[in-house]
Amino acid sequence: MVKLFEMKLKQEHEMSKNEKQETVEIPPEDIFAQRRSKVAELIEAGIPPFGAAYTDTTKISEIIAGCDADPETEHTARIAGRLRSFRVMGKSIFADIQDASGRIQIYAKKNDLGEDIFNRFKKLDVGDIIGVEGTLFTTKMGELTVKVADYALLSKSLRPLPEKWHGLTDVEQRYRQRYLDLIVNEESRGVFLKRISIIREIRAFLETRGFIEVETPMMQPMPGGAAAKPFETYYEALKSPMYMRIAPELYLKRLLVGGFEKIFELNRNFRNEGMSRRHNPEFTMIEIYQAYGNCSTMMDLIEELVTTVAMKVFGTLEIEHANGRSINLTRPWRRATYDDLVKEKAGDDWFEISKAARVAKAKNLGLDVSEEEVDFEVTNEVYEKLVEQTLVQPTFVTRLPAQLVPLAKACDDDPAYVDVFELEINGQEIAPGYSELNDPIEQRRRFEEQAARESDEDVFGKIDEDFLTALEHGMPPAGGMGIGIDRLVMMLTGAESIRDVVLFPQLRPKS
RNA sequence: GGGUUGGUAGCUCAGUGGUAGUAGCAUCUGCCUUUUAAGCAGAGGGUCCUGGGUUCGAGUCCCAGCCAACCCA
Repeated sequence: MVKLFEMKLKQEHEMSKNEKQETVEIPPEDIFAQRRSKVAELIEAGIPPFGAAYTDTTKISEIIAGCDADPETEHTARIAGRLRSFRVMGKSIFADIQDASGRIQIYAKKNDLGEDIFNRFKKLDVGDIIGVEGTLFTTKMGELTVKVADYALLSKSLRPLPEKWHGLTDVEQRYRQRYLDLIVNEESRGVFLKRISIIREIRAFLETRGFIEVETPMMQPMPGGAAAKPFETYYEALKSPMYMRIAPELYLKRLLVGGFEKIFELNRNFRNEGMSRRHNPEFTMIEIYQAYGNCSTMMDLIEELVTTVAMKVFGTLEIEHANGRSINLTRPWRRATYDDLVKEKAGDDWFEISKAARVAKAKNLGLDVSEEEVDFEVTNEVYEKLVEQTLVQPTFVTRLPAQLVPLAKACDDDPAYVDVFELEINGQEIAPGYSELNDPIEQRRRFEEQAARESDEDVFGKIDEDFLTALEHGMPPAGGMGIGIDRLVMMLTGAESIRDVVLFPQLRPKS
C-alpha cells in the first residue's frame, strides 16, 4: 500500500513538473489550477495532500458541551472537519472548522507552531479537510477556540465552496450539488436529519406495536395497486418487459394471504409522471396492513403514529409553516364524509339537482368542467379544487365514491361508497386508508371493469391473475393504508417543495 | 403544456441605445500575533445564454430558440 502510494506520488510529481513547464504562470482567477499547484507543492514537500485516517477524534459539539459544563479546567481537543472560513492576520490565523456535529473556531499562532508549520498552515484553503489537535481557550471576543498545537491535512479541496455570505442560493445547484447544500446550508442539513429521524421513529412505532417490515418486488411483471403510469424496463434473462412498481399493495396482500398479519413496507415507488412542487417520480411511501382490522383501525393507528413521531422528533404537535400557517396535530382529528365536504362548498342540494345543473354550478364556481364528464368526475372536481386545499388541519375524509377507489371494500349500508379515508393535512393528501377488499369475486369484477375502460393501454388492460389466485385462497379482512413519506416530512418540517426533502430530486439531465 | 420573471467576472448582483462595473465576496501580491462577513493597499479576471433583426451604434429595443425559477394545468 505504502509503496503504491509512493509510486502514485512520484507519478503525480512528474505530472505536475510537466504541467509547470507548460503553464508558466497560473492566472489568479483560476482557482482549480491554483489548488492543483498547491497539491504539486505538497507532494514535492513529501506531504500527502489527500491524507489517511485521523482517528480518536471528538465530535465538535461534545468539545463545546464539555467546556460549557466545566469552564475552569483546561481542555484539549482532537477534531477533524472541513475549513469553513480562514482569516489570516499576519502572524496568526483564525479559521472555522466544521464537522457533522457543529462548528468551532481554531487559532494558529506563528510563535507556537514555528515558521515552517505556520507557513504551511497558511497555505490551507477554505474547503480543505483537516485534523487539529490543541488546547481550548476563549478569545477576547468570548469565542471558544482551539489553539492549534498540531494539524494534519486530510483532504485538499480543489474547488471553492459557495460564496461565504450569500451561500448557495441557486435552487438548481442546491439540488444538483446537494453535497454543497449540505456543507453550507445548516437548515437544509437539519431538514434531512429530521427526515431520517421521522423514518426511524415510524419504524420504531410500528415495531413496538407488533408490525413487521417486509420487502416486496420493486420490479414487477405487471404494475398494480394504483392508477399511475409505470416506468418500463426490460429483463434480458427472461426476455420480458418489467415495470418499476407504482405501489407494493398487491404483494403485501399476498403476504396477508400467507398469514403475516401486521406488516409494513417502507420504500420507494415510481410513477412515470411529471414533476412538480409536490411530485417526484420516485417517492417514498409506507404501506401498512393489519389483518382483521378495517378503515377505522387505520385511522386510529395513523393518528397515533403521526402524533407519536411528531412528539419524538419535534417535541410538539404545533407545526409552524413559513407562510404563517400553523398546523395543530392534537387528537382527535376531524372526520368528515366526502359528500358533506363537497356540500359545504357546493351547496346542500348538490346531490339532489340534475347533472346539467351540477355542471352549470361547477362552472359558476370557476371550475373547468364539461357535459362530457362523468358525474362523479364533476363532483370530484369540486372536491379537488375547492375542498382539498382548505383542509389545513388534519382531516379524515371518509366514505369516498366507489368509482374513485377501485380496490376498497364497499360500505355496509351503501355499495356506491367505499369504506376508506383520505387523510388531508396542510391541503395535501398525506395518506389514504382502506377497509381492504378481500372478496376475490368482486375484485375480479372490478379488475375486468377497469380493464374494459382502459383497454387501449395494454399494460392496464391486463388482469393480475396471480394476485386474484392469491385472494381466492382467502385473505383475512384487513385495514390498510399508505403514507407518502415525502409529503409527511414536508408537512412536519414546513418544506414548501418535495425537492427540499428529497436528497437528490429528479432533474432534467444536464447536457 | 400555458403564463410570469430571470440568464452580465468563479459567486451575489448594478448597469439610463454611446469604451462593460472605483461594486461586494472569492482569487493573487504586500502589511497586519485574540480576529470573526477581520481590516488596509494593490493586481488579475467578461462568448453580457444562443441566433437573427432594428439602428451609424445593442448588455440595453424587437423576434425566435435554449436553460432556470415561480404560478397554473
